[in-house]
Amino acid sequence: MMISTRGKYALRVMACLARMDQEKYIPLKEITESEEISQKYLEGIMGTLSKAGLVESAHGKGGGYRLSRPPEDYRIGEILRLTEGSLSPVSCLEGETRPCPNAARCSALPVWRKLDSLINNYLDGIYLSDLIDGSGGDNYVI
Amino acid sequence: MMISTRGKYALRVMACLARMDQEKYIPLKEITESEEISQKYLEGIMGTLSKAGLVESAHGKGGGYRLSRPPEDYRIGEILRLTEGSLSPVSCLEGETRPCPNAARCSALPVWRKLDSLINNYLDGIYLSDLIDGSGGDNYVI
DNA sequence: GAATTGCCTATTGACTGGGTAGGGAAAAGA
DNA sequence: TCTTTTCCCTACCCAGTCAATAGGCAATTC
Repeated sequence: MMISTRGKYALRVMACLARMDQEKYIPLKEITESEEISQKYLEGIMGTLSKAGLVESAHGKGGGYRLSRPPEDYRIGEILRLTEGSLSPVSCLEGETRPCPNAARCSALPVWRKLDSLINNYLDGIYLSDLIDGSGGDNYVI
Repeated sequence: MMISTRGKYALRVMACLARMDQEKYIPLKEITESEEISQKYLEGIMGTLSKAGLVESAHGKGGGYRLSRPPEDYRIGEILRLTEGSLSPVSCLEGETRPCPNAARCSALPVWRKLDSLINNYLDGIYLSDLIDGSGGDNYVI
């Protein structure tokens, strides 16, 4: 398994924000109540999203989070890579700055590389907006 | 990360066996010496491969393991699914007998399903024989 | 200055991954 | 029959990760 609840929660929050008024800041409390996600846990994930600029935040009353771009400008690959750290199917590809010492003679490496780009390209071809419009109104979860 | 050393070791052993005399039984000791894998750890993996019929085993002197089919008849997806337990990118797809309670209204589920079949189809399109012939003689590792 | 909200740093408990330890059972050869 | 070789089985260990919790600080609004 490659995508944990962390990434799935991130998608849910982003989809949730995408369904709401894009101007207003939405407090986390409001989201966790309807989505049944641990608020404290989600706070950590929001920190990641916020630091990377995927959402904007505001303190105090009337504060909360909102998307910083329109939903059709988020690739879900981007959201998942950020929150999961990596979407690589094998650890060999994770720190490609200092690769596996056997890389030069590894006959499986090309397979992992191809698989990796297959996964990333697929997830980069799907946009946040694809998760919210589509077939089913606004009673959708992730 | 979805494919751990367990699956990679399995591929290495299978590739190693594929490069040797298909009739003779090869003792694990011989493999772990050249591949630098913990013998005790590998024993557990071989048990899985043997029980599933991917390799045949023989006790005693002159014993060891050998492939039970020609290398071009093993899909690497088969080897990896067996040793890793599952290649699902998300836990939602792992026990599909009793699926996630939100499955019916999950807008991401179709995405996971598609991703899952993408991964499995790709790995099922590559055969053990593809890892050993190809470009580089027999000094290849995984 | 009180209330609201985001942020930051532990800490926990369960689980998993990789590996170790020790010994038992089967087969072959002397 | 006895020893050696090999596979097999069960249990254990240690480090790391995942999901969640706890507590409190900082910023903003009213």
